[in-house]
Amino acid sequence: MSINFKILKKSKVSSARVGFIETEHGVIETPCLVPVATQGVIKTLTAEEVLQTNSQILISNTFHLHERPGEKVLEKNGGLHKFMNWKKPLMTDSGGFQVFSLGFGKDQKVGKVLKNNNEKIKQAEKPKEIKITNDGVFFKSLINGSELFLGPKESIKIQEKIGADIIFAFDECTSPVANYEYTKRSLLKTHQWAEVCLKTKKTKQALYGIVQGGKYKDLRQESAKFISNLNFDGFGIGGEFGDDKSKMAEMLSWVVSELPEKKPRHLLGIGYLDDMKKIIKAGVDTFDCTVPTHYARRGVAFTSLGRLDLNKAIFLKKNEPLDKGCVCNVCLNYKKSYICHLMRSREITGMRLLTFHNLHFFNNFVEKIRNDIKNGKI
RNA sequence: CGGUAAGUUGAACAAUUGGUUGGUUCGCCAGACUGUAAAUCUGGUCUCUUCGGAGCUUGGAGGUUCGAAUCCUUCCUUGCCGA
Repeated sequence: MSINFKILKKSKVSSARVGFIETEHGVIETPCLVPVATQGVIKTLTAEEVLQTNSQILISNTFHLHERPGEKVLEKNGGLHKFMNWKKPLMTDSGGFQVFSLGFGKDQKVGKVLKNNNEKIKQAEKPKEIKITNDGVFFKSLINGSELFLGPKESIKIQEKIGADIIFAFDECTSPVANYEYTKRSLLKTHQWAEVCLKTKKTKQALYGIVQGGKYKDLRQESAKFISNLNFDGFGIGGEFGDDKSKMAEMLSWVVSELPEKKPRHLLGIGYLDDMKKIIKAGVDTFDCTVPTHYARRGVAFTSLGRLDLNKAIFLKKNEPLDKGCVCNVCLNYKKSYICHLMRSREITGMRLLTFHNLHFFNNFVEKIRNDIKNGKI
């Protein structure tokens, strides 16, 4: 195993734990946010800048890197670390999320967390633009529309060439509107694929299996048991987390209680600030989320006083940093009025400054949670 | 002073040369976004409204007509040409 997970302290008041994951590219303190670098870049920032946001590990994407530039290019460049000049640990997602986002997610115009008011959407049998078979998924290239097949074998072989420290099994991320029957059938495939992934992998990269099962307790538990009985180095928890966010912690507890304590748990794609304490208390060690970077490019800053939409004209009058308590380079050197001006002028630097601040803020937020666990507060 | 072209909106343009437009784009305002098809998408943007609708609009005034942003008269404003 090329990673080494150590738990330093377990909370007495929740399932939270503090620890670290050792990898060839350094140590990650957990719990830890994993910023999303889909295309081998945190959009708008250089690797050096990302380092200054106190980010410890990034996650990139197999589907997108396979499409462009292609894993051969990465292989010839000595792997993704060297390619993107990121010297710290990396993860790659398997492409399993694209089975959802380019499939039912696109058809039904839903995200992986459903809002209460969207419940009417009916689950279709098959997604329109991709074809899911027992061996894998036929995608349509986002670049030229040509057919593109990705299954467990393909995903692992590509991830080996990309060369991240931690890689994920190829799964089907199910839609939040998926019914029981669909979710159960899908789960069977995800489980079969998990075994194929383990057999395929030849490198010493750490491979995480992914638990699915949607909103259904028995399926979640069945999945957690099945996946944890396989020889994975850690576990991803994927898919949806309830029609209603309030159930998230409960749903996580179904899964976590079935997972071995000594292996790391990664929650896939969850991480609003409001969610963080909940998921960490439920026993999650790492989690990735596009929110800090994605919202930044839309003009939203996360601060200790809540979200600020820097597109709004009122901020032209605010001659103060985004967050008075923040010590990031952006808050030390730039004012809301300037960032607002940049956003309204469509200047890319506005997005850069917000991306930097948000990542710094999120990482700082998680660091405080780590300290709270160490101090017995959480 | 004479000639000529034009005047719609927050801005720039449109509307079968008489057929009943509030149309497009931008701007502005408001939402949305959780393993990134995402520097994106959706909605609003004349007035009033009990959200079902109702009313009023094409520089001003008048006219022709069943009907005018479109045609006519006149005034105002602006651009261009000429003294």
